[in-house]
Amino acid sequence: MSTFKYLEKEINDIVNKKGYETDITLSLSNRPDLGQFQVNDAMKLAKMYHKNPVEIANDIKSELDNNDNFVNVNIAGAGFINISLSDKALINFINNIKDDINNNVDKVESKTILLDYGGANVAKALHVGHLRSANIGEALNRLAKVLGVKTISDVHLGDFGLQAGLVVLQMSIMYPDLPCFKEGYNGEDFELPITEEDLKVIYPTASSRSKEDEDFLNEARQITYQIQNNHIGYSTLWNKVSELSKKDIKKTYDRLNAKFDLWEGESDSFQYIPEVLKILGDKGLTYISEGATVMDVKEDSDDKEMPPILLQKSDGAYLYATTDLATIYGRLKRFNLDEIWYTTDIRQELHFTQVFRAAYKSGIVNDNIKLGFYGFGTMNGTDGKPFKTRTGGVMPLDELIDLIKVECRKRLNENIVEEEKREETSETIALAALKYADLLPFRATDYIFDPAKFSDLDGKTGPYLLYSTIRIRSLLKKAKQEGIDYNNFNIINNNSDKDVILTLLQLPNVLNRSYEAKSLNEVAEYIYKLTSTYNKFYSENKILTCENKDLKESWLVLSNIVYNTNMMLLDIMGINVPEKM
RNA sequence: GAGCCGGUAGCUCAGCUGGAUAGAGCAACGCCCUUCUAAGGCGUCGGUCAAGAGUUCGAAUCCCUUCCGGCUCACCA
Repeated sequence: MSTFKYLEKEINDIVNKKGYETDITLSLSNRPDLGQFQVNDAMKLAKMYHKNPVEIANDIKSELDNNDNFVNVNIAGAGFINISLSDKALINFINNIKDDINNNVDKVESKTILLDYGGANVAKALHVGHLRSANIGEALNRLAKVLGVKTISDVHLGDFGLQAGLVVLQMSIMYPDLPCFKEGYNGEDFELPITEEDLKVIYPTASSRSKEDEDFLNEARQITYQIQNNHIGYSTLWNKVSELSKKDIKKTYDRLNAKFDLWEGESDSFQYIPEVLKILGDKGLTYISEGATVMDVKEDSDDKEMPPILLQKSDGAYLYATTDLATIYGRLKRFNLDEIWYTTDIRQELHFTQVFRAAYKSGIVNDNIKLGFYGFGTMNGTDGKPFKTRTGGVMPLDELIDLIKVECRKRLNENIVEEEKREETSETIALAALKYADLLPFRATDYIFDPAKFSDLDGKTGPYLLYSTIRIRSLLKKAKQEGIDYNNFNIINNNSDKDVILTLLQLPNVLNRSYEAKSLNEVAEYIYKLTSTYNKFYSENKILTCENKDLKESWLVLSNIVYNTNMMLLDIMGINVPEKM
């Protein structure tokens, strides 16, 4: 248990002992002039027990006064209890986490969660619309692991939709002589005549033609249906295209530091679709409407409209609801899961509501398994209009990264970074700038995509965090070189080191709240706060030249904890740290 | 028409399970490098929390109404 949680529990025990049944909350004070922390529950208790809040507060205070973890307990205003921690308590806290910062983390209930994020479309380049899914999903994955959750991540590629038909059709026009287009083709191997670069042209070409040429579109639909039903020539070609495309997609995800345990896609659910449709049909849940197979997911408690879920088109082809449902079915068949989390654009919320309802209603998912949709805000352009993901002409993700990289390269201190490291360092800093800027806003709020935003390298940015963290590392290294050992924390000297300690105390709450909210913004905010608090301390105190040996040792212990904490938080956000910058 | 999300400093955004004096970064203006990496530190300026009404000891936060913006609502994903 973290020190903060322990202290909160101690106060809670006191309150309970006084006869008040409640769970109090210890929080950082809004009035630092009155105390470090505050408890605001006396007012609530006053209502519950019909007593004077100040009396209750004083009653609690009398016990807190006898506890040597707390000092300067005072009551203010309507019954605010202000509490500060004794230096002894703070020193114990630091010594408790100095060898293992996991002692400053409160694990959550252990379970297994599958995270579905990424969602890149095969045969299309990753573009800026894919940024948030990768960043947020990966960070949630890493956060969950730090908190003791077992996770499985799946990129869930879009490889089963109309784009398959479009690409295959386009290729049949460009390369009509490919064996897979010949009659009597029976699956023999052949060489794909295109490269990853060609692929980036083929889909947009076909996509824009399909918008003007209805026959073309219908033919693509027909081919899509045939691929879904294992037409040997088309399927073989599409699989080859998928493999080629995956290699390209993986490169970009690698740059973003998004690592997936599973590289599956919609098409991997194909094998389960007949089974799923049979289950639904046997239970009498599906029916034909306007030629399509649909299922009602409206519930009696609904007082709003809830459209039925569409499972099979009138032409026989399946839809994303079908593959999503079959994917859930397949996942639960193979893994023992407690939860499945989806991280996509929030505009897909209705779709997932429908899929989840269908899953529960049909018994494909038991009630004790939680399906969670954690959408992120829509990516808008600087004009405020939503970013269209399927119209082509949008900025590829790689291009965006390169753009930021150029800015980072310009600012690189060439006296510090060796020439052969400059390329790699610029890349690492650029990714930090991009990822941090992306994780900083609350998950669900809409998002204005502006390349200039990511090229901002001053202030509350990824580069600031990297720079500061590296500077601490450099300090610690220098201490080692000078043969200075630091093992114990003994002295709190002034407000600037105390502020660092008080900030460290808050870490476990930040992690748990972020986990609850499925948003990294609080972690991002917190690492900035910790870093800037430390930087103030750093600028005010010359650590290595400090003449008081105990103080120097204490300061180095503290610096080491901040360094390790920063490294942990950066890792949660999927941000790598260069050697020097 | 129905539903969802949003409107907080010039800009970008936190804060929203009700708590004391609403925060951060950027931008603007000043100050601090012979000394552990100045991509740093310190300071100043900046607000009728869209509007109105309500709930109560207390509202940016909860309820209602209105205005403004965005999104979604069966054969794309």
